[in-house]
Amino acid sequence: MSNKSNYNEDLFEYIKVSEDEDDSNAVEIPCEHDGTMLLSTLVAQFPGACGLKYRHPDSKATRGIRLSDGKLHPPSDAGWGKHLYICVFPKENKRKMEDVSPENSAAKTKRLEKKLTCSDLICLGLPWKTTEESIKQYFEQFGEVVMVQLKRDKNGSFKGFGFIRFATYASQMRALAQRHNIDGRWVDVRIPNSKEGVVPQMPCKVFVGRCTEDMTADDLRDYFSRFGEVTDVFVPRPFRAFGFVTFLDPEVAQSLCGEDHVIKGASVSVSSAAPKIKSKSNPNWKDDSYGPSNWEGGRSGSSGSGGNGSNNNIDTLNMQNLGINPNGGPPANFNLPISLVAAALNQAGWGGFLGGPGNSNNWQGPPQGNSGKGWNNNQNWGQNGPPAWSQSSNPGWSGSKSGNWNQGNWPNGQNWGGNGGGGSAPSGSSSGWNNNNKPQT
DNA sequence: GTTGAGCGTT
Repeated sequence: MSNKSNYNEDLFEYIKVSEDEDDSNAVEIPCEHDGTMLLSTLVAQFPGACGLKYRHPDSKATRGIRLSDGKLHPPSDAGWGKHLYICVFPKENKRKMEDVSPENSAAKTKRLEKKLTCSDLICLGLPWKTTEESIKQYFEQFGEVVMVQLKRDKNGSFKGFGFIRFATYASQMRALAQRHNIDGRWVDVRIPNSKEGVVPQMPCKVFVGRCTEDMTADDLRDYFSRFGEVTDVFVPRPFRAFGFVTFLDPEVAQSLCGEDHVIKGASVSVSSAAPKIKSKSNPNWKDDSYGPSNWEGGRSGSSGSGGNGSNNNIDTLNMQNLGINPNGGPPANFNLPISLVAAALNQAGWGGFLGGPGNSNNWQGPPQGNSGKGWNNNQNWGQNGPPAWSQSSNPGWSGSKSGNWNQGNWPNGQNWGGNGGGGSAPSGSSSGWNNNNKPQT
């Protein structure tokens, strides 16, 4: 923006951003070459942030920074100037003074992360041959594993389940966000019942209305990734003029609701996906309540998004998976719990299919974007989803049964994508995932 | 020796 003569001398212009007006906590954040700052860049430093403001030296009032298309625009043609910019967080993000406090912000964040995030996770349906070592090795692909407990009876024989704990919330979320095939068995990883708290459910998924037919899932992902890590995108096919984008961080999702965005030259409306959670006693959600017309966002999505009741299982299923995502996010320093949401998701037997491999149109490799935020650098999956099963080479994939990702062997014998299902998860019984673990024994 | 929904001190 504008003509800053020395603008290109440095690689990036940095502006000071703080969580509050105490600039001792400030972080210098790089702008883009056009003078804007990507919201995603900001979020990388201040997870959950949804904007910027600064105190105007004359008026003494705080002024908001313009945000459009994921870019924060400098307050004037003169650029960002020397102001201290202050992060704006969603109101619901109860980032109060006691949370921001005097002490080192980073340290604080760490502490918060620890407190809010990591929970033991129960692993159900482990292969009999599982050992502490093997299970640890398997889950280390999601991050550091700090605890493994396999449950055994008095005789010492393995009971088929156990608990693990990750070092970081991000790792935990990664593990919760997908299903796990270990030695040909679908292993359920969930927040233990004992850890469920009463938690506000925070949808990670947004409804994107007024999509045009040329908008692919990739397009939506590419676009929305600037706001935060996108864990899933769903675009119904045949074309239905809407889509869903799921973020790892529910705050990001929330912050986008109500906004219009321009993608591929068309204005789309982002609104709350607002899925209704059905109790687990009633697994038949797909028969009611879902589909655009039942979404808060459906209305604004208006033309073209009217749900035709007949084909709503796609949306429905995806919703169950992702609408209420294992809430989570980047090393979180927002006040959100994980338990219920993730638990709800997992307990429906869905474990989330974010990592849906193979021909799923949901999986596009690890979250893109710069920093590799939240994803370990060491054991990524590359562009093709989870590691191919191999008898020997892949940690955690030892053993020998069928049902590996590459073969597309989903529990119900239904594959994702490729069949007009729009890449949806297998339909059918929502409890179907767990009941088809046959390979073993 | 077997098994396959569940919820943790051993």
